[in-house]
Amino acid sequence: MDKLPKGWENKKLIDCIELINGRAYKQEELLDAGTPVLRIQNLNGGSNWYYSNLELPKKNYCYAGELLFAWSASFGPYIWSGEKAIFHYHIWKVISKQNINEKFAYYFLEHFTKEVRNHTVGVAMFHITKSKMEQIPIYLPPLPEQIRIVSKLDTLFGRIDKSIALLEENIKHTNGLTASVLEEIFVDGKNWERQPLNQVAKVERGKSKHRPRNDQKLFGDSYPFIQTGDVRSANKYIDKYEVCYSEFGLKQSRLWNKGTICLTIAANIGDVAILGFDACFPDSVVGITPNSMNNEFLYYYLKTLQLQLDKKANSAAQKNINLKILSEIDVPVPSIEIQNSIADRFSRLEEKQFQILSVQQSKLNYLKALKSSLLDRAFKGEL
DNA sequence: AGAGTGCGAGGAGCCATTTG
DNA sequence: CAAATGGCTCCTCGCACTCT
Repeated sequence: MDKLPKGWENKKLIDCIELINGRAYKQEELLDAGTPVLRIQNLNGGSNWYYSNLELPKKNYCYAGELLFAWSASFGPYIWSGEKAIFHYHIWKVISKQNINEKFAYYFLEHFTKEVRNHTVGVAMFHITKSKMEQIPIYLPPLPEQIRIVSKLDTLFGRIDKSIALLEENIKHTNGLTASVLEEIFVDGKNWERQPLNQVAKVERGKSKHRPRNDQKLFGDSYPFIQTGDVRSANKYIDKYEVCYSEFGLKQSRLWNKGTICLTIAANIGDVAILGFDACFPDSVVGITPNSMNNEFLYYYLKTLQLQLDKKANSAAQKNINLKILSEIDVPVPSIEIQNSIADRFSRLEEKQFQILSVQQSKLNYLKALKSSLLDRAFKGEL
């Protein structure tokens, strides 16, 4: 900053806060009962607690309302809201000195967290050291101004957080929207003729015979190889792949045509997507090729099936689907004109959904950026 | 349908070195 | 000399399959 606002002082963190490191426990000191030992994972919402029966100096305990900062692996300030606890190593208790408001310190640390990685040490595991932390510069306004800034941030963040929660709710809703429209379409189509899936389409399992599965001979750069995860993460069309089979790989597998409907029957049960290119896949994926049906219409119907499977899975012990069950599923077969029009209308609806989602997502990103820039401005004295 | 596997990221243990 | 600190190494956990 070129020029400090009037009354603000150029300080370092060491001038306004004191950092007290937590106690490092040995495994055998951690028990099932006693005073809770607060570790970083507990600050992040983890429910796996350790306890201790050691009598420790007063400084090792923290109480509700006190400010903590995680300085290893994951970083950030927390206002502790639980009962009396012993805070573990890799957590500092932050004690505010006379010249800083505690909530102001909290907001500053939140602001600082986004650039903390510029100050860390370590190769695999990142830490910020106490000595580095203490040298972090802070522009410190007089106390009344700090209190004004804090109350302004409290108000603004309160509103923004409300909007963020609302948007996240909306995004969830939008995600479910097309699914419920789909369900309606196929419920309304009750009077359509129905035929078993293996009558209207070829239903065949993928192939990958060779063992071990990770044999280097199998791989090369010729034939895309799709796994269940690729089907799950696809957005209607599978348009990217991680791995390719070699000629040898192809020989023990099978190449499916672009446009084949892929349905997963292992691990992620019932995920559906359409191949965007010729590819191989293992037998945890079933390839479905309609005889004369509209490919997208069948795809959409199979998508509703996934919802049904998910619903059943909630009450039953575990999802279960095999080739036989799948082959015998009744598929609604309206006239080809109706199929075409539904597939056409629905894919336009889906496109609309993608658009809405991307607008909502960018609003969400905007709000998060807004919070960050508000903090920026607050600590430059521009709020 | 449950057990097993591989993997990567996050999290904790621990000890040599530094500090007071 | 004890306590605090820095930071390297190893462990754990959860996910996403994968096997039996």
